[in-house]
Amino acid sequence: MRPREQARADTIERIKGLAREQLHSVGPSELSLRGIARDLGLVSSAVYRYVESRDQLLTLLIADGYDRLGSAVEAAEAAVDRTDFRGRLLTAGRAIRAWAIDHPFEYALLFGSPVPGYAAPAEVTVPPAQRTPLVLVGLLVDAHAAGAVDVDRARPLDRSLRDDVGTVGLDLVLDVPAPVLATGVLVWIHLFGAVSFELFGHLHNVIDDKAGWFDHQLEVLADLLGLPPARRARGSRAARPAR
Amino acid sequence: MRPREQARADTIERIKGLAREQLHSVGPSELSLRGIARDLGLVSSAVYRYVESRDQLLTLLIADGYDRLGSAVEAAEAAVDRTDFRGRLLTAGRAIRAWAIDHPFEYALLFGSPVPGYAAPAEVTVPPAQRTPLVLVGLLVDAHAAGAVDVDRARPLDRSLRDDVGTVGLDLVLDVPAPVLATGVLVWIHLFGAVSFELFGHLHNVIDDKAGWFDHQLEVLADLLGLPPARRARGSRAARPAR
DNA sequence: TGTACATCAGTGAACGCGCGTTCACTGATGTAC
DNA sequence: TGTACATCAGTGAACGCGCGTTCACTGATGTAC
Repeated sequence: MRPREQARADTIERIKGLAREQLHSVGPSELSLRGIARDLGLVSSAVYRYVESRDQLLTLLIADGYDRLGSAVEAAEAAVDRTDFRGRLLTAGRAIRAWAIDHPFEYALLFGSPVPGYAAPAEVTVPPAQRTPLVLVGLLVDAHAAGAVDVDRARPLDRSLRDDVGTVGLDLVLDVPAPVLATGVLVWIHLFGAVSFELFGHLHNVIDDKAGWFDHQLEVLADLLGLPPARRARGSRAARPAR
Repeated sequence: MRPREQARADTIERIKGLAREQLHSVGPSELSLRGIARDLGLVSSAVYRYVESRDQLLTLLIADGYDRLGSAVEAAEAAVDRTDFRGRLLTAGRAIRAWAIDHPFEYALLFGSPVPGYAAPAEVTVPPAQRTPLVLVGLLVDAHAAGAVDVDRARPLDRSLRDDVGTVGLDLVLDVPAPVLATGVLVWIHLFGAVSFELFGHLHNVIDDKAGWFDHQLEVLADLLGLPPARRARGSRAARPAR
């Protein structure tokens, strides 16, 4: 990278960082380019050298956020024994929650209320957004291939849902039965729901041991798939045994 | 109600209505009192006769929203045969989803991202916020009393969670076993998560038959509690049998 | 039943602040011969 | 190796717009005797 290119990339990173900081105190639709320019020590119009508009900056932040979440989850899950499917699910789930707690405002940007009047361009946000669910899909495929999924336990699907879920499976060239894939989608939705519920404050005065509660839910979800009890991998943190 | 009182109450209702309309195009932190005054045909300072500040208006909207959701769910659930526990759960769940779809911006205000720098005063928002979960609790209590809950199916809880959930039970003077109550909380979280997931656009290009998918999830949750198959109540819409 | 007074709704001006975006420009940094 | 030129970063002024909140005020509506 040539020096000018490098400097340019650095400045864009600084802009994104300052924007992320702004999200601590204002909502996504109130991001202030003038504020960023001020923090950067530049005149307001200068930011337009780096960013087309406020909306484009939002798009950048969203794509970035999905990527950061995705790589955190991928890294955590990759460190688990490949045949310990329950452990892989628990670890992935905990990684999502940990990232959300570390980056609550970025999490809210990705999974909270949509910004009125703004729609992220799908081409640029969809691929990074798929990284995290793909970790779950990978786990499911491996577990099913190893016979570690209780196929009979999954509730059968109506026709229209079979088709919907089947399409997802086709796109990804999977040979996981549709009902199992559907349970996987349900698991993914629950992970998202549980993290949002906690982060958005709805667990206040209901449950204090939030980490324990999250783990409990993960175990229930793993049971739902019929994944066998986690094995204790050498050198890794002990996962609590199922039941 | 004396005429002046009445006129005052009417104006407050109009203000709340206009504020709710604003939420279609701007986020909650961008509600404009000046805009409301304009729509009302008043000078900007006049709104302060009715509302202390923008934050207080937000609080009003939130409390109102929980109340409106709560009474929709209560009304729907109350119309179901009291001994049809699965039917009661399905109906309550569908009522939540239906309300959310009819009032997406209000729903986002209640269950979406928190507004940075704003915290709703608990005294005024908590009671209305509890109405919907209390419908679920009531259902659970009745089902357990009737022996319609599969207690052994509920995953046992760790000590700290037993205590957490036990406290909730104590406050409400329930005699439902903690693990069952915990499954109830999980159900409530999943309902919230599933509605948000759909409403916030994360189901796009994954599942088309959104109503069918939501019902499927409700059935899985009912299975998790071990609720017996729904019975066909005379005159009410047929619920699909479980498995 | 009529009058005096209190209450309240709404006015209009002002304070002090913010924003996104465009435009013609200066001056430094890099590139090609 | 040195010079001419192109590229790019950053400037400063301007356009046109928005906001929440306070304050002293007018005038209508209600209340008490």
